[in-house]
Amino acid sequence: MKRITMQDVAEQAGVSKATVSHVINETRYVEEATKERVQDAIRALGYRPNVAARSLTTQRTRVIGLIVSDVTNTFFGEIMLGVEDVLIANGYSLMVCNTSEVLEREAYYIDILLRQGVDGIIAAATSQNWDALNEAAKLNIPIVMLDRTFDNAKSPYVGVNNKYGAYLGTKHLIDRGYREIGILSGFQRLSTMRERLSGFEMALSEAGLPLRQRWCVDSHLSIEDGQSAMQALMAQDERPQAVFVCNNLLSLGALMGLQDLDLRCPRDVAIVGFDDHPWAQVSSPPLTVVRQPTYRIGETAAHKVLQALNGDQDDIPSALFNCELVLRRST
Amino acid sequence: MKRITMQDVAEQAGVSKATVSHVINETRYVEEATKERVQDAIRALGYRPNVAARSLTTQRTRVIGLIVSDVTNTFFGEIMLGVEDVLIANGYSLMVCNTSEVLEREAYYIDILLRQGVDGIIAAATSQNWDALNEAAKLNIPIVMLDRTFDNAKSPYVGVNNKYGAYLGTKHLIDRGYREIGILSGFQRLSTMRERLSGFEMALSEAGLPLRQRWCVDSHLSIEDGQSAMQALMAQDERPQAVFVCNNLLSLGALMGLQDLDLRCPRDVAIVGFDDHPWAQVSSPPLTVVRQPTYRIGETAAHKVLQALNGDQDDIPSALFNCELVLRRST
DNA sequence: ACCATTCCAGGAATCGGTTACGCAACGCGT
DNA sequence: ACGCGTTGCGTAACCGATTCCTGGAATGGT
Repeated sequence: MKRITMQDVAEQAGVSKATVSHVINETRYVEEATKERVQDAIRALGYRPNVAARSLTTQRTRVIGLIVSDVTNTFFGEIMLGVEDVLIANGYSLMVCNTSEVLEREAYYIDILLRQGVDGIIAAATSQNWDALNEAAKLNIPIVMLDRTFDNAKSPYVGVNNKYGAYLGTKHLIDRGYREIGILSGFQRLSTMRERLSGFEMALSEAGLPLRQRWCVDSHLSIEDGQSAMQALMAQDERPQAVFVCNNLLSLGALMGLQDLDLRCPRDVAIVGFDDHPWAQVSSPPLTVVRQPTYRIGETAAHKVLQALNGDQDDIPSALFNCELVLRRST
Repeated sequence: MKRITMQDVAEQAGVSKATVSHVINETRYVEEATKERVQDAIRALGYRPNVAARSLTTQRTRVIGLIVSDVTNTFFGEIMLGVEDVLIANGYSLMVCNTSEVLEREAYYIDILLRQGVDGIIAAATSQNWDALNEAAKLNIPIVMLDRTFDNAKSPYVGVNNKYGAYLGTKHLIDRGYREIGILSGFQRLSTMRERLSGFEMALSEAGLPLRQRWCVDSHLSIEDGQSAMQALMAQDERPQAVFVCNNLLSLGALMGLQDLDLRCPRDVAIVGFDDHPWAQVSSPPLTVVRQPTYRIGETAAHKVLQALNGDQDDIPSALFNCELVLRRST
């Protein structure tokens, strides 16, 4: 079936393409009667504008690229939801890319997004510097950093106060009487993880507790890695009494690791996780966690790109949300 | 900064636009020396083709729309992953839409996807008939139904044998000695849910067990609804000894509902869930579930759209995977 | 009645690619 | 030396919108 173009609508309504365009976009005054003839023609023909043609002239696609590192993680799922709701409400669409924390894949996706001509990029970057995003920056495409950022990032960042969050979680352990506390952390190349480690250290030193390197484990960000890391941690002859876990996948892995070793939480070891998860309420035991406002982070990130696109402000400020300690039974 | 176009590359290499295009797409023979000059120019200028312009002439965008009902659900997350991996490997990109099971939103998104000119659509449709997808079908855009389908659907469907899966789960309960079995199901407008209910019924009738309507609860597909539905189910004076739960969100809700009522699983009531979930291994108790091969479903769906686009076959067959019973401790 | 505005709308160039068509140059056989 | 087939590449039309420039008709003022 032949596609219906603006020309068809114009003929049907007895006007020129220009007029049709102006009716659709409300870009200049059109007499009421004419406008209605055009709108009737649009309806009658079932006309649907071709965005490729439009973006060719306007040089804008009204598409935003979203780069996340793990679409299967509910954490990013909720962020996507927030981003999408805001974008759709503003007439934008979303192109989602999943990097699985692989650097090459991130660079590859950025190239794809630029070819697609996205108007902006929201990225939970896995890279640790500006290299991958540089091309986009050079093209003056607004970028919003999500969840992670890096030193000298020239773009606004939307996330939480990770240091404080980790401090909160660790302090809670200390307040509960635990003295021998370890940490299960992820890629130190991610700012998020570095900040959480530093919050952990802050809480320990504030309480005058020593930082035991052997209880500080750095693992990959996956369930399996969390599982084996936890096993390794608990296989030592001197075990921590409590562990602060820096991410929800790691928390799940940690619980599984304990299960494998037949250790009970919190009897044998207490756990505080970072990131809440619906299932954390029914896990064995229900997990005490530091919760981030994921949906709002997504919304906010989307708002920031839109702001940048509207040029309301030259310099979009970053947004840092606060974390919240959710007490459950693992501590 | 001025965008670099094919014309710029052509001038730099001392050839015509046509030649540049042919070098890029390998659409006609170009002498080795010329080809290299062009490629050098592309590299030197950092040229990146403009997909909007390209799709304007080719009438293809190399973008596929993916409609899911809940991006925060790991089930769909894994499907997305499968879809994305296949599409990217074939030079396609993904546009993701989340309907939250809202019919209007689905129709709205389909319209958006069509304006974007996507080449194909993969949809976990929330609608129960062809209405919403009809426009797409009329435009000859290949559609692949995911997870759900409906009667008279003209498109291939990728999913699992839900009836058999539910039968398997229910039969397991019966084999374990449970006789009073209820079911916690979702929207009956979804084929998936109807099939699961029917598999449940089949297992009961095969075992000569009665179907008790009061133990058949139909709820919305959310954690909260699962929670209250489970509470309602267990608040009856005559309670089932076991419940088959038709979806992972409902399973989580069910566990929460039991927790609220201070009931223990499987002592007070056994549970078999549909859909596995990483956290189901550490829940209290670890859940026995019917597992679907989510990633493969996604991959397969993507392959089917690509097949349709390549016109390899006129009629793409549906693909039904088998479910697998994963025994854990809730039964 | 005539000129100056104002009101509406059309014509045509343009965005950045793809591709049908055509042409020049070259080699080869006779 | 001529004709013919082949090789390699350029010219220009076209995809479907947006938008600048322009112009005719209607209105109003004197």
